[in-house]
Amino acid sequence: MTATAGSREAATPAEESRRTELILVAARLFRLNGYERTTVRELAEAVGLRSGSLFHYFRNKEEILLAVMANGIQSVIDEGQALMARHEQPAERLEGLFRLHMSSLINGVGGDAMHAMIYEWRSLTPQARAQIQQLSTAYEQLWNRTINEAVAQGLLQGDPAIIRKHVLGGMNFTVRWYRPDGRLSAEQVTEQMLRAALPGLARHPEL
Amino acid sequence: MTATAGSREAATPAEESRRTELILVAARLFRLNGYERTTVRELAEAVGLRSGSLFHYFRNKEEILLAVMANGIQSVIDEGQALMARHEQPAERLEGLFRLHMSSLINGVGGDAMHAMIYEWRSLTPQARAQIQQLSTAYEQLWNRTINEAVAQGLLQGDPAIIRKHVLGGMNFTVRWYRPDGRLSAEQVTEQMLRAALPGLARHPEL
DNA sequence: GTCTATACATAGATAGAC
DNA sequence: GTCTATCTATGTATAGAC
Repeated sequence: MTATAGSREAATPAEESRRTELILVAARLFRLNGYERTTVRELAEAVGLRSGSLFHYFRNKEEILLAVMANGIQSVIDEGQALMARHEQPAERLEGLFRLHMSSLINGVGGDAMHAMIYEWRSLTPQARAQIQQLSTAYEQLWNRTINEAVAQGLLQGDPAIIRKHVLGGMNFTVRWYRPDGRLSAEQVTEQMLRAALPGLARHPEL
Repeated sequence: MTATAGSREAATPAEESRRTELILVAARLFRLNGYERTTVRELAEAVGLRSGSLFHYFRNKEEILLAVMANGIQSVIDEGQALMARHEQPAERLEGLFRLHMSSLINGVGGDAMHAMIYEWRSLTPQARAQIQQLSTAYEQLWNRTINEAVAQGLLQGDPAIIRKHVLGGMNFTVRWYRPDGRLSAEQVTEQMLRAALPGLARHPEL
């Protein structure tokens, strides 16, 4: 599913691709300068348009943020569901979800969207916030099921909800410090994060 | 040390207290609505002043944010250093730092400031950002020393820097979901977070 | 120290031509 | 679909009286 939040009726392929480009560029700018400080003029210029033309694609600025977020979270949900279908063992699911989440944070495009999810939710109106909340909840369900299974199996100990929050929170924080040219490669960071977050788990990089 | 970022020359006690009140109220508003969306008019009204009067206490809006952040982080540094002086064992230091950080996040006043630290750093000019970075680094040093000791003792395994980032990131995320009237009390949340973050550690609530 | 009044800049969004 | 031109609102910050 290509999440085009607030999906609209028929659109030409060219129009759709322009819209997609806008969403990706917006995500990058929001990450760089923050949503509130990014002006529609900057965004327009970044894609070679004048500010007025943006409003042919989006009703208002908030709708851009909403699209950025919905797009990003939806693609993680899709991949997460596929992974859950592929694997049945809690240990495999847990490690797989972990690696998926990390790669979506570290990868440029997905990372920009996740960054918006993490940092810009307060700029949404209550209605839009509820929409995103719904998607977030769908994603968290994957984690809930998996962590509950893992706790039931004795693979993890403690309150499942707190474990989920701590593990996801620890990962989400990577958007603040991870740099592709840092001391550790993306793979090394993922391995070490996995080790720090879920010490009891065997590790299978192929997941 | 009472961190009054960009400390100025002599100020009457009354003036100092007004300034402190402004910092605390600002922190609360920033948390509620975000820094960029909080107007100086709102802040002024919240303390019973007109917007123009704010600029008697702060040169500009950013200086308020800077004061909120510096104030918050400095008080955690102070407490952290005292704790490091009180305890010598890595296990005790680790658990103590953890509990201190959690309580500073969960406690209303400190939590507001930490929230700003986590969410509003992009609104600082590079100069101000460097100032806050310096304080953050001082705080992280406490964690670095402690985690290095713990790894050396075999209490923790893995890359110390990643462990630190994961543990702190997991805790910082609590500002997003913790509610005083939630399912778990502050104490229970802290215990469960400790368990999730540092499973190998014995727990001593008195620390 | 606080107020009133206001300058000044910049933002988001719209209208209508092409 | 994109542009130009512009409206309108709102923000930060200042000046000067009290």
